[in-house]
Amino acid sequence: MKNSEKQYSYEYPRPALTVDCVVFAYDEGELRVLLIKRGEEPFLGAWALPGGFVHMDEDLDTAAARELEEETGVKKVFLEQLYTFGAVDRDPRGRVVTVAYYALVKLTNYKLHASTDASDAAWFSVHDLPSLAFDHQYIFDVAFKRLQAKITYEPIGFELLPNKFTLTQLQRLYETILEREIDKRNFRKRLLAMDIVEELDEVEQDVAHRAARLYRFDRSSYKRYLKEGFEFNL
Amino acid sequence: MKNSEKQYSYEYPRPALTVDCVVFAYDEGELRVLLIKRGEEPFLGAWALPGGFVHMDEDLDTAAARELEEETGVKKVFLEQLYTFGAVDRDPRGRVVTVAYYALVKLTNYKLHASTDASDAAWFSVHDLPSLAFDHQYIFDVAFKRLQAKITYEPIGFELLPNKFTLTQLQRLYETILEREIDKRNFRKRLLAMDIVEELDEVEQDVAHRAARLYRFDRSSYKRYLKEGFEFNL
DNA sequence: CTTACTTAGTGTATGATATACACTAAGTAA
DNA sequence: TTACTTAGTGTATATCATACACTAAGTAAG
Repeated sequence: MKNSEKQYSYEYPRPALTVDCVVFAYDEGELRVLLIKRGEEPFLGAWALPGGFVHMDEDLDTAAARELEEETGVKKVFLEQLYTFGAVDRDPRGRVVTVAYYALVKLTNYKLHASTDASDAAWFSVHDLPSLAFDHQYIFDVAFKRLQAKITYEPIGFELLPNKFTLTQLQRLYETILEREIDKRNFRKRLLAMDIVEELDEVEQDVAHRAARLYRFDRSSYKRYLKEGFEFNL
Repeated sequence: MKNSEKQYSYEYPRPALTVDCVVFAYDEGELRVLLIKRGEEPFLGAWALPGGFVHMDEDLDTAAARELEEETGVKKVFLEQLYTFGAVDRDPRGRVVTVAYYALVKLTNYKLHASTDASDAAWFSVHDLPSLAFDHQYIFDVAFKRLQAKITYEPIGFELLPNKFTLTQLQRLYETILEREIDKRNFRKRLLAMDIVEELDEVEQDVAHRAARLYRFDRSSYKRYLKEGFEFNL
């Protein structure tokens, strides 16, 4: 039964397979998500996660990266598989299974791009999302929870900041994502104890007060840190 | 481009979509996985994860549960989505994307079943796996790492034990999965501090030494524990 | 019935880590 | 020169993790 089924299943009807991306960016104390406005039915005019069909000759990761670039101009960013959503009725047009990804982008690199290249793309605060097409609100919820969990045990927060950042910026990022305040001295103590950020001989520019020192995430130090059996934890 | 593509993509060729299950069980100090012997090409005679095609009218979770029951007789068990594997060349017959799940079963309930109902199914020690079909070894590796990680922060270990168990059995389970020894007193201290297991008025039977007290995982206490803001941690 | 054997069951002291908390330093702007 | 804003720093205390060893209870064999 099971084996014969397997043999002939290639002629069975197949669900359509898509990828969708929850793209996060951090902008001055706010966490944002990139959405595109739908140009057709169903959900014409509604906002949706960028995404599209998986081609026969590309991996899932490749498909997600391609769709993201085609629809929003965003490329070469942190992109990780989130979960696969396959409820039978999630798309009114028929059976569509979607492999969802989440991406973290440095907004400085894409602020212009998203608004020029794709006039139907826009950044929304995660606390002020419009009504979303399909089950995209649910996908977003899963992505946001994953981000909150993962930022505490993997150094992915750096993906949302410029290469050079101040410790206060990093702390604000954590406070924004985790939605709670963090003690300044304890935060810095824990971060510096890991020895995975490099202190630069530079300070921030154009601020109307004492300028803060800039730091850079040091990926090779992080790998060494992991090898020694420690784990990232903030 | 992107939108028009979406509109017409339903006529594009579609990857086949399957589910595969990594089924774990714990048997007297050994962690085991349930495999089935393939009855056709490719990989005829090789061992593989149980799985099969997703039907058009069933959710992914449903498909995984159905395939598991059809191929191995295992049903109503802990079953959770693991990851979706979609490398272009992972199946020599063509493009097949698989949504992998992992399951945790109480072996006592299925020991007979798997060997009678499906003569091509067998339990293997995770440390002595045969060569697996397709990319199933890789899928297994991902599943095992997930299990190791998740057992420390979610109370899923209980899914692998009988409803009534001794604290030593639970400790051995953790030692087996995490592949390291754990201090007896500290383990019990941490576990009991969470107040999520119920001490029963029963002891184990038919042992040639002092009988250990039996306990039961108390799911409602666990939920209360979570609501109070604590987190499972062993 | 006594002894040997096996596993159950328990507490404490020490070190490590997390937390709570407040002032001085440096720069800009008026 | 003064007011304002943010940067940058240390310590004391509480909490938690770890290391560690003996007595209790039952079975089995002589």
